[in-house]
Amino acid sequence: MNGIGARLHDLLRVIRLTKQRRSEERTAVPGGALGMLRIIDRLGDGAHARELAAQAALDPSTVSRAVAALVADGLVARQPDPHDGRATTLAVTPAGRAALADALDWYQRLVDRALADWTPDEIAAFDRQLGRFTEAMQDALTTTSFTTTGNLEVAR
Amino acid sequence: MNGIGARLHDLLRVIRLTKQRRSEERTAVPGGALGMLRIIDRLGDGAHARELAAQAALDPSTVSRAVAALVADGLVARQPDPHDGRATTLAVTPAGRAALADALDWYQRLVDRALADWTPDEIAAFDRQLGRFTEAMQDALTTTSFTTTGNLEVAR
DNA sequence: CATACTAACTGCATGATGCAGCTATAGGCT
DNA sequence: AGCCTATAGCTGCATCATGCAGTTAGTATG
Repeated sequence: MNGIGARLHDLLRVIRLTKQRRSEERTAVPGGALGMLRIIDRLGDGAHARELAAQAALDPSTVSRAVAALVADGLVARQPDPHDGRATTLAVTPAGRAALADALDWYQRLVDRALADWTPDEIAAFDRQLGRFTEAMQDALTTTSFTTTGNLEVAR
Repeated sequence: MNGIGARLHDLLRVIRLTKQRRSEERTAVPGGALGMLRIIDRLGDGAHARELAAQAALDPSTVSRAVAALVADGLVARQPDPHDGRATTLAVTPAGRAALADALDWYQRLVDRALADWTPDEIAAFDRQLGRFTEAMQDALTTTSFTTTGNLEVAR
């Protein structure tokens, strides 16, 4: 039987609990918008909303609302794109950077506590495995088509 | 910086996509109820809803609704508990077992495809580390208290 | 210029979740 | 027995994340 599937199920449970814990404790950025903030920060100033949608694999409407919330909270600044009248460019504000650092720090400390008795090698190995697995799943998702009978089929 | 946090973020994205893929393709058990079904199955016949809530770390109301959906779909049978007039016992029906097997199989195949070029040792190691990490996170969550200033503190 | 495309937003729906409140039963204590 | 508290489960209401469809405005291509 699939151990990995069950493991992921359990992992999702603790992740849900973790997010709940955080949202209880802090007047934080709304959960979904935090990931968005992280991506905007990673993309650097001048990012477009559509790039966010692509990066996060989310619907543009979801991105639009999340960005609107971030802008309302003063964490992200929206500027009209000088080269494209339809688009706006996004930039993380100093307040946004602080909020992001704060949030990441919160998670960081929790993970650090969880991994307190792991060796650096174990942590590095797990990090690698996790990344490799995610990539593998992504590939499997994109290269696999799904028939109407519910069977999986490799795309050719 | 926290590699693990970013990895988890990415992992959550592909998991979301995976669930979407599945719900597109199949007239399946509603997502949240699938996990419930799995737990009912694991607990064996005669399980109580409150045990589900405890196992899944979900609110009893959430469990109640999910179970109601499963019963409506004929995947779970509800019987009054002979020893406790307030409670009902739950049992997975043959149809429920089939639906569960079907769903698990779907995920299994996808994961198998993703891990196609992993060695058995690598898979086993990842499985182990994943379980260990989840447990560690759970411990960190339960043994850590949270102050109003947002700092983490180890419970004593 | 006219048509097709694209960036972003908004309206509406869905699903998962929690909290508060309700009902009925159980258990303990006097 | 009679009462008070705890518990099992359900339902109403709210929130959040998300998607799809439709709209508006600007771009690009013939």
